Amino acid sequence: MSRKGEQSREHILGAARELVMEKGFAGTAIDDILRRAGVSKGAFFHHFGSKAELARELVRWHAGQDIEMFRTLAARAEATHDDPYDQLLMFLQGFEAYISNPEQPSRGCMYAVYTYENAQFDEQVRGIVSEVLREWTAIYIRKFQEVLDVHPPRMEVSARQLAEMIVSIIEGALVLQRAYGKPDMTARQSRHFRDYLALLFDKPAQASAA
Amino acid sequence: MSRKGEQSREHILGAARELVMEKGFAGTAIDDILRRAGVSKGAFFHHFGSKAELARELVRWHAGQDIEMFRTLAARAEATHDDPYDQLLMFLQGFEAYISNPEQPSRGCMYAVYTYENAQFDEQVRGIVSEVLREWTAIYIRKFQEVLDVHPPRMEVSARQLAEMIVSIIEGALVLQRAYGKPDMTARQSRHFRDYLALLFDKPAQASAA
DNA sequence: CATCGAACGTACCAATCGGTCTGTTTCCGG
DNA sequence: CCGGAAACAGACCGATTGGTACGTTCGATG
Repeated sequence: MSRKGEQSREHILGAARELVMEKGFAGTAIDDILRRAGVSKGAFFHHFGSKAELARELVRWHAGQDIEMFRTLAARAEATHDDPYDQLLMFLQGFEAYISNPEQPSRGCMYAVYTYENAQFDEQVRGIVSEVLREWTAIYIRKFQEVLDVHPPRMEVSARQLAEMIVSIIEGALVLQRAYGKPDMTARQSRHFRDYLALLFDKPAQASAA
Repeated sequence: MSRKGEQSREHILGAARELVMEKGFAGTAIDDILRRAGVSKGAFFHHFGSKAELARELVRWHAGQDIEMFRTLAARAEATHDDPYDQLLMFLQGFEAYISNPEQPSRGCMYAVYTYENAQFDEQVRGIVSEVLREWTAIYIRKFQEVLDVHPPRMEVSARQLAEMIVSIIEGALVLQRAYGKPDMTARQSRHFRDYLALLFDKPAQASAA
């Protein structure tokens, strides 16, 4: 088995992840990645045919990570609660824990990086990015629809509106978190959104939970 | 008067604005800017000492624009309404019109670009970015505090929470707007936030306005 | 009209960029 | 223990990069 090879590949992807999150994609030179990963240029181009391919693999890696996180949190929430509203709350709490606690400092959203460097990437990469974001929204839409089917909201809202709102809030909070170094911004914004939901669906405050 | 000179400078800044918003800062070569602006390299380095200085001037330009927009909208809102709540709503509506209608397609937030390419810039640039964002938040905090002083909210919220939420929403909506090409995303998110405020402060829906 | 500095235009430069080439090492099945 | 492929290492390359040097044009002022 290519144990060592796989390891190098991971090192490269890891270093690239960090550096792209620090300096952007175009701002990150391959040599930077080599230095941080401790591998040679030969190793890099053995695993990735070009910088563009690295971009694709990077975004695929993130997409995979996020899908897994979503699935895990959703499964846990659905196993614990029957009411879709409670499931949603638990899901959001799980997300807050994920984004706050386990400190690998994921100091931003890679899709936002890619989005703001749009013209650097080929159609394939742009497709993946927009698809992941759409998928997030779609998942939220389904869940919010379930909630709306059971709980009458205090004002007229669509599942799409709510879904796009939470995704926007998270994306924006990640920008602010970075821009003025408040590491808890994202979790706080998520919490505030939960408060909004409590108001919207006329639920008790239900302060903290585990 | 340096009429012609000032004009070249503006062309350079304009082209840089567009290109940086398309490809990011590191991804934009000075030669790209020259081509789009239709000026020579000599002209560029006459007006800007370096690419880093262009970065500073660019962010200063945006800061100036935004301050002006904020002031204009705020003044109009305060001249029209006495109640801080009504002022806030009108301000947000004004923002929605600004971001939607007058089509110079400002397809994103320059501060987010800078934020996600952080390590490219010197302390000065980073300082300006975080200060502008802080200032936005501060303005909203003051206004929300005025609202909270007059109108009791249906649940416990701080002016800071609400202020950070609207800024997050706008920032995030700009990301999404770009990522999957929905040009009305930002205005829609702002509108939804206004709905939230209506619910929070127990105000009638007040559907549309002018 | 002379002059001087602002406002260029353009050839050029060293450094860095993404990428290639040619080896060498490492690993693993037979 | 052998052979071949995978996994490197590192010198090298042309293009591009940010930046400079230096000459020219232009517009106001005396």
